[in-house]
Order: sequence, then structure tokens, then C-alpha cells
Amino acid sequence: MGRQPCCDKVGLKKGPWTAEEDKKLINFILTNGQCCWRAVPKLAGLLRCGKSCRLRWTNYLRPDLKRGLLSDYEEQMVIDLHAQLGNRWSKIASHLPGRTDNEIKNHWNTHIKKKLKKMGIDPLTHQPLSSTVTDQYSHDDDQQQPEEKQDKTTSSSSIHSSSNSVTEPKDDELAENYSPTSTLFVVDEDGMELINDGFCTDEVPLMEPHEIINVVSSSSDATTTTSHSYSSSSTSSSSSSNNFLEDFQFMPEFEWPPSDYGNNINGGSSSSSSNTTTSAPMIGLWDDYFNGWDLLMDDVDRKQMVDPSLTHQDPQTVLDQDDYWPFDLL
DNA sequence: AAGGACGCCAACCGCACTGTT
DNA sequence: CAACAGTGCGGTTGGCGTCCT
Repeated sequence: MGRQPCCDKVGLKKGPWTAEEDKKLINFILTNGQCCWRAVPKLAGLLRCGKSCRLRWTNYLRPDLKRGLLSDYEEQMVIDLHAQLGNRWSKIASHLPGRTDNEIKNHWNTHIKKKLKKMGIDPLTHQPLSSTVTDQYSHDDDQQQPEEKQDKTTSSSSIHSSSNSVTEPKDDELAENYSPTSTLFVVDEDGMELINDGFCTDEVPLMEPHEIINVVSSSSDATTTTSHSYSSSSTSSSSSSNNFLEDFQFMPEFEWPPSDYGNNINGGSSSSSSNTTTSAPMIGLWDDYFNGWDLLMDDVDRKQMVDPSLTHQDPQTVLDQDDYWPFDLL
């Protein structure tokens, strides 16, 4: 028995989102919060399926998303986490506030994979490519190895031998025990020291001041903050930050969508814009929604006045509450 | 200048998982 | 317990921009 499609696709629009559609979606979510994605397009007046709306929101429209290329530091984190977690992008993304699984997955496939291969590191196993391994796969770099097609029901990490014991630690353990660099020094062909997964020591990313600030600001308890508090907050699509308001207000690298956003939404803008890792906050489409956020915040404040238990709740939490949803479930 | 090749990434597809009835 | 709905997740693709010849 086949699974029914997530939505009736007849008459639904596909392909790139237009600015108008984005506005509708943002406007709707600002007004009503995230709930029942299946109902969203209908209520928001969009000819999209709910799944598409959810994806657009989580991967592109969420205000807490960072844009631009991953920093060296983030890239190193991705490599380390990939060594432990495999292709579980959402798990990896949960350690990188403001980054989405899709973004990380794309970055991995387009940048990191090549980088590692160039360094003689097998991006699958995170081990130095031996001659036999190289021979085995060199004829087709992108051809998936048999092991790469992993049974999703079983762990993927058996092939990631860097820290893999026979018994795989649970994800939570991995997350808690994650440390960015398990020191492994190798000397590459240029005589440069490679550290851990092949990063040249020259490239070992330093924690930038704004990142430190972010760690502090995103931690609910500054006294427990360390420079490696990767798990201090998560803004992944599957989880919401417990300190959304704080993150939202203080996260220094928070970046609004670019002001030329409307001209670039149909793809292709990335290569030019993404070359700048950070820039001054840019207000674009979201300009129109500052008022919306204000209203949202006001609404949260109002709720807090009524219900003190909401004092430290972030808007997302509030929005996620069933009683916030102003519509009857369809 | 033209056009083919390549790189990049937003979006789609379909399966898996979880909760509900 | 089975059927179903809703959502999450990872793999793949389409199309645009840039590079190269």
C-alpha cells in the first residue's frame, strides 16, 4: 500500500519561491505562529503544499538563520561532528546555531568533501586515504560506495572510524561528549601539519570574539559557559532555542536577509553573496516585518502579563503552544 | 562575444518515524 | 494493533550564475 502524497499536488505551485509568496508565508507565521503546516498554505493563501512551506521557512525565512559561507570554525565543527555522526545533517545542524541541515549538507557536498579529498582524507571515514582506498574509489569520486548507502535503520557511524568503537554511542552522548578536535597530527605532502581531520594547523580556526559573545549570550547560565559550549543553544529546524529572544537580540552574527533579497530569491545569488562570510546586518524583506515582530513581541509581553509562567519563554515556544493557534484544526 | 562546462544551492522527492484514533 | 496523519530527514535534481575556452 503506497503512502498518500503529503498533499494534493494538483494546482500547486512548485519551484522557486517568489517574494510575494515569502511575504505571505512570513506574514502568516508572524501572525499565527508555526502550527499544522498542512493548513498553512490554505490559510496563508499560498498555492504550495505544507511541506514546501515548512521547508521554505526552516531553510530560508526563519529570522534566526545565519547566511553566508560557514566560517572555518563552523566548518571544522561540521567535519568533527560528521566524523561522529555521519550524514545525520540535522544532528550536525543542531550544534551550529543559525545553520540548517540543508545548508550544512550542501556545504559538505560542495566544499568540505573536496577539501578533505584534496588533503588526502576520505570524507566518508575521515581517515587518510590509503593507496588501496584511493585506487578503489578514484575512478569515480562521486560514486557512492556500497557502505555509503547505509541502512537508515542501523547506524551509519560504523564506517566512521575516527572515534568509532564497536558499540556506537548514542547521539546524545556524542553531542555531550563532543569536543572539536581530537588531536591527530599528520604531515601532508607540503610538509604542513595537519590537525585532526586534515586541517592544516595554519587553518585551525580561532574562535572569533563575536562567537565568544554568542556563546555567552546564548547560554542561559554564563557561569557554565566554556569556549566549547557548542550545545548551548540550538536553532535547528527540529529544535528551537530556549533563548530565542536573547539570541535574536544579541547574537552578533545574526544577519538579516540581504537587502537585495527580492532580486536574488530565485537562486544563483549565492555564489556572489556568500563569498562574504559576514557583513553588517542587512535588512531586506524583513523590513516589512519589523512591525510584525514588534507585534509578536508585544503579544508575547501581553501573554506574559497574563501568564507569568511565560516570562522566560521565547516566542517560538509561545507560538508552538496549542492554545496560541487561532484557527480550528482542519 | 558566444556558448559549453562546471559549481552551487534552493527546492523537491520519498522514505522513516512518531503520535493519534 | 492497524491505519492514518503529520512531520522530520537525507538524497537528489533543476536551474541560475560564473568560469573557461
